[in-house]
Amino acid sequence: MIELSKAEFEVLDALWERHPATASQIIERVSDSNQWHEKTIKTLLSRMCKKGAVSFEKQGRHYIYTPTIERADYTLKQSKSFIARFFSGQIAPFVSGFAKSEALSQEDVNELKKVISDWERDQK
Amino acid sequence: MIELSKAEFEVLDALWERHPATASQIIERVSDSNQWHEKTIKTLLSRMCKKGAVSFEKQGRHYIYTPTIERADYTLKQSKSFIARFFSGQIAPFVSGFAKSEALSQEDVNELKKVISDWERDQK
DNA sequence: AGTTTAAGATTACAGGTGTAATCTTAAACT
DNA sequence: AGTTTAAGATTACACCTGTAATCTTAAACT
Repeated sequence: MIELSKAEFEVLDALWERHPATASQIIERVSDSNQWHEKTIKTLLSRMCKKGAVSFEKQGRHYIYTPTIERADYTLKQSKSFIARFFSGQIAPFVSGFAKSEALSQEDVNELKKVISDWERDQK
Repeated sequence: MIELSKAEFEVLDALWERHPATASQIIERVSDSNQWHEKTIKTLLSRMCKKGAVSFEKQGRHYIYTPTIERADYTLKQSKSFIARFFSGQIAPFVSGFAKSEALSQEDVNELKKVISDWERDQK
């Protein structure tokens, strides 16, 4: 499985937003949330190319970058491995921790109920 | 916030299991799940002492180690930061990802329902 | 055609991490 | 009391990460 560092993930997040994209477009988007030097973002982009998370195509003097993995796939894998590491693979204790610490809002609960009822519908 | 590496966390997990504990007790417990060299586990223990996640008291020629942080506190903080990074702080999309990928069992769902109804009871 | 510019490539460098090996020294044993 | 042992301290070392600076070179401009 491709593993991304935190900083790499944030750059890829900007690319997932709309792609393909040039380095400067990515840099501009990343700059909304981070004050990273342009060079830093380029470094992260090339590291992700080497890792195979991003591909590029030459177009004149720039590259056009595209993600090779999907955000939902990546976050699902991270989620599963997180739950495995910290909660022995069980999701309920994870949610329960939030609930006990008052980190759940009524809206969260409503959405969770919807997720559950959708799941139940799909089981039939 | 104290940050632990994956390997450090696994060692601390063995200590959380029962504490205080000597290095050899910890090493024995860790060895149930990992084939790490004894020296490796000692290194991880001292790094955690330096980080302040573990304290020790001398007793004759060994140390008796104790966690200074609680597992539930640590995992809750990690959970919050995980959800912030990958799901914009929203827990429902996280659970939804599991549901869509058939990673939820009927038992998970039953437990989630219980977490939710307990939460609702506590709101009153 | 020569010069400037800017993209990407290469290099840098300290701190964290995995994974130990070696060193010191007090405790245990003879 | 001297020797062995084993616990913890110190050192090692490569790879990853954050965070860029410098180098190369093709494209753009004059």
